[in-house]
Amino acid sequence: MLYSEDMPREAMQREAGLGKGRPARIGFLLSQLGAHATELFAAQTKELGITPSEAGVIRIIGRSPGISQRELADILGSVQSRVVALIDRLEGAGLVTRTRSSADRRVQELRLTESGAATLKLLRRAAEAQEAAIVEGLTPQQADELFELLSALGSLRGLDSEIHLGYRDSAR
Amino acid sequence: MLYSEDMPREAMQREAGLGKGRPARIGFLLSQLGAHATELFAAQTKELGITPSEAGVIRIIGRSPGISQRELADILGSVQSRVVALIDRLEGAGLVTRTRSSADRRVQELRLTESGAATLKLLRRAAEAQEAAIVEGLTPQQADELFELLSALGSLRGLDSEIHLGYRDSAR
DNA sequence: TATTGTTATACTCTATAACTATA
DNA sequence: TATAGTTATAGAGTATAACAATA
Repeated sequence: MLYSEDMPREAMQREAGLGKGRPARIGFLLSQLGAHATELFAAQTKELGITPSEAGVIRIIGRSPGISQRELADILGSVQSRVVALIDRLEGAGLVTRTRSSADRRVQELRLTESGAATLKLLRRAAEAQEAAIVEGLTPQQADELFELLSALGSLRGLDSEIHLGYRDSAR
Repeated sequence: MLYSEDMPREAMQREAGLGKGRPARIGFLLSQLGAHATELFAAQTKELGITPSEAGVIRIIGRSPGISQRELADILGSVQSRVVALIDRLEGAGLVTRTRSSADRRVQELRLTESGAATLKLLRRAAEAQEAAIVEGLTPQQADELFELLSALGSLRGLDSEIHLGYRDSAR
């Protein structure tokens, strides 16, 4: 639940001093729709037997075969011990392999198995299906417009266009 | 992390079969921006010494003084034991009171203390400030447009315009 | 000494189930 | 019997700190 789930529209409008016909609810809508999109995607990864976090790891490894656990932790904005647990799980599920680097034997090189690569394909297909479901009901022009506005907002906020760090506990 | 944090734009575009100049990234952007909005709000509630969940509870009680814990649980889509913990915390912080109902002595009637009502005001002010921060950089026309498009999406998805259920574990 | 990875541990959030008091 | 609330407990997720192997 978030910050305006129960606030009457009139009250927000009045208190925000907007009164121009648009209530102060963009933040709320973003938060609500974002959570919804996140849940939809989570439901899809669940069918593949993985969590959204694990899906993110699979994509990163798919893009950078041989990446080390340390590098992965940096990209995720997480700690090494968390990565150990994530990879333990994915290795156990037969989706990822660990190989000691011959150049530096401290390093574990991460790669997708054949099954992991197949899962990555399914993840991409799921993302496409979700995109279609989200814009369903909007005209193509509206969808383009929405995309432009959200992109602009993202750039303004300084968010990386490729990386989504997710919902951190530290923020709560 | 979510479903396209590392997927190259070209790949998504190609695989989604869009190819009309717009990559299939609205779902990702919504999720990313939603998480960002959520984090910003969480940082603000933290300064008030409460979590976003507790902020939601304060708003609901402020809107419905005398509400029971059972009713609150229903609104939150949560269970009674969770509400017990939430109210324990807010009561301990002096923001909420429990009073046994004289009509049905099983029921605890929840109300904001003076301090709780003050916190609610601060929460509303924080929401206004965040709204301003979010649309900062957009023209008023763009902000209006964005609001309309997000509202349309919300109606389409059948989301309640007043209630945001948040990020459930069940979805992960 | 510094770094990669691992293990042990603890804390937060939230759910389930058993229980108490009241209806 | 049914319901409101409470307590006990457990699981998931993630963080910190100590440690081992390697550089």
